[in-house]
Amino acid sequence: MPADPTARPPASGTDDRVLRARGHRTRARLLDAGAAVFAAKGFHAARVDDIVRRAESSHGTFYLYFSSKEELFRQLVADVSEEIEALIATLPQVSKGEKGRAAMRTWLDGFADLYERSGAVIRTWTESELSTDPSGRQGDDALGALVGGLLTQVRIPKRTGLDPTVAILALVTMCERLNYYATTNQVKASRDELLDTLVDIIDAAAFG
Amino acid sequence: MPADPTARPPASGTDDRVLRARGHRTRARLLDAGAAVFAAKGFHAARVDDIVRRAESSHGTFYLYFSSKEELFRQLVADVSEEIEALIATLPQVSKGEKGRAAMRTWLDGFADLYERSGAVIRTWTESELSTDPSGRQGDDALGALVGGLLTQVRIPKRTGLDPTVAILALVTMCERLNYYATTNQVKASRDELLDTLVDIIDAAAFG
Amino acid sequence: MPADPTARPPASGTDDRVLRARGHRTRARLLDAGAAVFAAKGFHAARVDDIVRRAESSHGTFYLYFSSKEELFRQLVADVSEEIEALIATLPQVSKGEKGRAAMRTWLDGFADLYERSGAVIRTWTESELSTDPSGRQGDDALGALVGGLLTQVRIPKRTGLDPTVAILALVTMCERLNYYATTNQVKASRDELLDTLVDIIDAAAFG
Amino acid sequence: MPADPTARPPASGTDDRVLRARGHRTRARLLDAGAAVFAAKGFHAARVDDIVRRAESSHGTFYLYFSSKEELFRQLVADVSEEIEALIATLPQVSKGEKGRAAMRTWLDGFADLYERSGAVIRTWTESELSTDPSGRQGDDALGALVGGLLTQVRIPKRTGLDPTVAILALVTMCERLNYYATTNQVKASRDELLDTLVDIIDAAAFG
DNA sequence: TATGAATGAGATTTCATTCAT
DNA sequence: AATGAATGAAATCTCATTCAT
Repeated sequence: MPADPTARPPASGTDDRVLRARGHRTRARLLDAGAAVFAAKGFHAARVDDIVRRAESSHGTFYLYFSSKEELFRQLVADVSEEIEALIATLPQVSKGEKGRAAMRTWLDGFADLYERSGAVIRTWTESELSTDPSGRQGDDALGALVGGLLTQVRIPKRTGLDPTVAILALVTMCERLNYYATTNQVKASRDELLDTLVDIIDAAAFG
Repeated sequence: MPADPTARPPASGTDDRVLRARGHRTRARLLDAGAAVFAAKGFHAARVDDIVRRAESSHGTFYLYFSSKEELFRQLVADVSEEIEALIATLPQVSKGEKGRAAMRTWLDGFADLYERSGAVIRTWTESELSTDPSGRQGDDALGALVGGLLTQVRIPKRTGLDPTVAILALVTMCERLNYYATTNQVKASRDELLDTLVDIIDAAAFG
Repeated sequence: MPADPTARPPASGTDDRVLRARGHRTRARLLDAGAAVFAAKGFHAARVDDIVRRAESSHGTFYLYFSSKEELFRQLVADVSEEIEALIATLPQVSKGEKGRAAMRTWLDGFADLYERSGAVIRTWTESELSTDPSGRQGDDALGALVGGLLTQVRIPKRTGLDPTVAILALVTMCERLNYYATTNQVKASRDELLDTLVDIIDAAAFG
Repeated sequence: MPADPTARPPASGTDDRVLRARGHRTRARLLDAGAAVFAAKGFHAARVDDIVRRAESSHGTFYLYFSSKEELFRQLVADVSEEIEALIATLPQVSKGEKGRAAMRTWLDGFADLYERSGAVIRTWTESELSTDPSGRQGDDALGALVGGLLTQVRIPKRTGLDPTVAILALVTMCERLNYYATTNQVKASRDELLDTLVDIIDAAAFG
């Protein structure tokens, strides 16, 4: 504790801002470290100790910013969710034809970018068996939003036996997984091959 | 039992088998219990205690058959892998047209059956972040085998920009995920809707 | 259980003897295996499983002959104790001079033989931190007997400040340890060097 | 605390040391408790639980400082080894005659002191059948050092059939064991009787 | 704001001994 | 007499979280 207890309250103004800036830096360092460690070892195998060591911080500090390991993870997911939502907002109206294909390809390129940046978190979150209780199922929300967005933008012609929601879900999930295998190098494919294949399948499935 | 030692060899055969039978039963009970618990709580949350309680066995017995929780899981995966391989062996030659669609649908029905039975293990195994070391990557082997099998059976016409391997992987992964969402009730769809949608997309993608 | 319960009682006479012979062989095998395993790993690290495997027997059989691991060990110790007592009985009257030296040397040679044969058990028993309660202290009894025997046979001239009991104990313990280091090859010394050194020291100490 | 980050380095030094001081105290408490428990029950019977209870600490803390029970023990042994080496360094030149006897007696008194303080560890370590692998054989090193030291300080006149190394080993081992029996009250002897006997035997053996 | 020491519930694992055949 | 499967008490160890400074 400080020798002079009066020293704390007056430390307003600039001092305060300085401290806050430091706080933000610390928090950011912890988030980055968390993302890296989760990506490398998965949620359960990741140790709080790994995270704080990588962030050059301490256990005490960790719990100053996050109430639990899961909480830090949730914040990472929330960030990515926002990104996904922003990406959904840019979904073009996709229709049959070359123009539709080009639009789709551009958008999928953006998705691949996002996956390259944040795939680690997405992957972890898919895999992490967090919270059996449904309150924590942010992942499904994002997935639902994505499917919903696509439903309005990609007008699939009615065909017998084809439920559009299911079809869209199938295609979305395919995109996610393919990016997953590409990012983790489990499949050797260039970005172009990836996009071509996806566009081709989606196009055929939706309008074929 | 018999005073005459010559009586033993013939008897020991059966006796042996009887004892072994008990062992096998116990082992099977533990495997079943493991599968159930993993399905319900995921690999990490599953406690050995849960498993032995459900199997009406004991910790000691558990470690008589499996050197660790991970080992039991690996054996479950190995069993499922065999099932998958058996299923792959039944892959029909799939070609364009109504007959091809029917064959595909029948096969996918079998896959859905398998997924209903063993999806819990498949899911857990996909998610379980086990084994950082490559020795334990049985999952990828099965996936690779499946993709390989399909490549020979589903003759996709050459089209520009479409790598058949990547395309098949995309479709396989889509099947797996869709079954996943169906089995876990994250998407409400009947078996028929599921199969129709998958057949439709695969058919369009491959021959559209 | 036997199909015909009447089969057991009539199996008297020769049969009975045959069985007993077998039993003795089994018991002996277990004792031998126990001695070997204790020698190799020490009492605590020795597993009942190691013993029965080496004896090509089984856990069940083990507890047919010995009520516990400690019990088997105690029987080994008892055997060695008997040997030691027999050896003590052969202690010659040792007096100053060449004849005394020769007698001492011969006796110590016998002791070294015994140690070579049963040192493993002696060692284990010295080291094994068995039974905190004094009832199990067979080792001290044997030691006490040895010291007592020597006191009557080796007539140490009264000297100032030299308690004969303590002196004998010191010399006995020295013999045991030196054999120990020799048997475990922690000191490289021939049997002759060993005996010469011991005789020399004892002679000097007792009559110097 | 201080807003000014330049204020930290100088402060952290002391702060650090304060924190480290707590750590050292805890570690020392655990070591002391370990020594006491090992002395009372022996290595194998000693429970980590006994140790932490006696140290008024916790399991978690224990494993913060020692990776295992064996590790704590090894550290105790290392400490005692150092003490022994320090004692060896004080070995006087011992020669025939009253002056030599006096020097020897004083030194043996120091050895008995050390044995009274740390005999529990020495005993346990002699008995503990730790580490089958040679890396952990610290005990033999210390013994070897002691024998080596004595070889240079106690000039034993050449005599037929007496290997000085073996003789010294015999005497050293005798000292250790006699202190052992004295400390554990298996032999009733005052410190004076003990020392007198040892000096007498060593003197006779070396120069008799 | 930051630290690192401390905690303890709870997890995995071992192994002498008993049981059923 | 012999077997080996089964047991479970008890041991070691982990790690997210809290505490004291």
